[in-house]
Amino acid sequence: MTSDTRNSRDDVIEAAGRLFAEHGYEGTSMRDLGRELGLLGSSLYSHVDGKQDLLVAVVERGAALFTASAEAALASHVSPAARLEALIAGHVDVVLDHRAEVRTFLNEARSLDHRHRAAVVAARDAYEQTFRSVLRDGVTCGDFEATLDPKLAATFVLSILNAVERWYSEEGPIDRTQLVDEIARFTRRAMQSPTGSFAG
Amino acid sequence: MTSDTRNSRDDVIEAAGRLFAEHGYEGTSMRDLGRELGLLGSSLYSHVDGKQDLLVAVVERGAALFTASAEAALASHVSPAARLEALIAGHVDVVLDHRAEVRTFLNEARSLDHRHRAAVVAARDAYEQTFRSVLRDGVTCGDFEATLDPKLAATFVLSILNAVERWYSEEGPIDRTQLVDEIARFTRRAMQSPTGSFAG
DNA sequence: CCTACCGATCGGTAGG
DNA sequence: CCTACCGATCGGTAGG
Repeated sequence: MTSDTRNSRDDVIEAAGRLFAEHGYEGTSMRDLGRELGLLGSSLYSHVDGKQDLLVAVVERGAALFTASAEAALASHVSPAARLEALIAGHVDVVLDHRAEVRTFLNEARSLDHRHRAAVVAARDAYEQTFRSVLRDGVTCGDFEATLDPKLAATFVLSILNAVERWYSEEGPIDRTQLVDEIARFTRRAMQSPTGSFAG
Repeated sequence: MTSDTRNSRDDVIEAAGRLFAEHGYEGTSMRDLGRELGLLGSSLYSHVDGKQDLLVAVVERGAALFTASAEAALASHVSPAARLEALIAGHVDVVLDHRAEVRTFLNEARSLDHRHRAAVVAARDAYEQTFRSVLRDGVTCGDFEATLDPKLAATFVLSILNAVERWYSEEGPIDRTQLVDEIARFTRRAMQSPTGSFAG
């Protein structure tokens, strides 16, 4: 059995993610976090250097999850259309399996110091570049329509994906597979070339 | 000439919107807001009842802007496809002309007390219902494909629209008209029926 | 709109 | 991980 009286640094980071996601970084005090873990606020400083340190740790987890998801999607698929669907499915999985870290990553980066905020922006840019590349390749090979702007289209797809965290409920009317299919279908229709629509 | 030594309640609310949008409600102190207006934090209480009162005022402005935009869009257009484009153009205008209120409306509602948060949720729901109705009418009249789920499609369109605030810059490569056209085009392609694509 | 102030809470430290 | 505490800042008030 695992101990229920001692907290690891990981426990602290995970709880911090939950509170940051729900109340925001500024809306969460070290005493709030201590209470969540059954200890005093001052006791947290044996696990972490400070509050900012916690935000950095949570946000880095979020960034790593998206990066790993994108790499896996590219590794398992070759055609741009298939890669895009894998990117979509991977993104939805990351969002729904790690909601707290994702919410913090997406919404609380402004509370980071300049250096770490720059790192988050860089991670987000790299992830977006993956989407753009896939869309660009799709235009080249004919999966997507020739006039598609890969940059703008990537922004639109990511807008839909990042918003999932805001409205989707696993108890809701559609399950995760349906959600992925609906997003994939919507974006595919928006981007695919007329010929491609008969090839699927 | 307008006075530059006295602030109205409107000035206070507007400045609050800017700071809430940039640093969040919890990340903004009454002293921060006073400094922004050239007075002390304690002096704000002659204009407003308290900090929460300010958030309510800012968020209500955001809600009213979207409501008015939707009404105008429906009043000036009859066909579902035209109404959707008007809704998109109106939404983009609201976001870009009132960025602070919109950001606060979209991102800071969690800091409202239960009653006012419920009012925000209701306003958002009503606004979303407008989109759903238009999409439903579009399916009925043949503007949009028959298998379209108006509920999900409305969520996707609004995801793209609400994200604009996060990435678009008026100094960027595309101007506002192009932005509206690109969003309208992307969503139209995703939703329109094959016959409708030749009727446009 | 300022002066002067309140109690509460903040992030964090020293020492065990 | 707790006790005991620090200076700073918080939202807000009384009185002018």
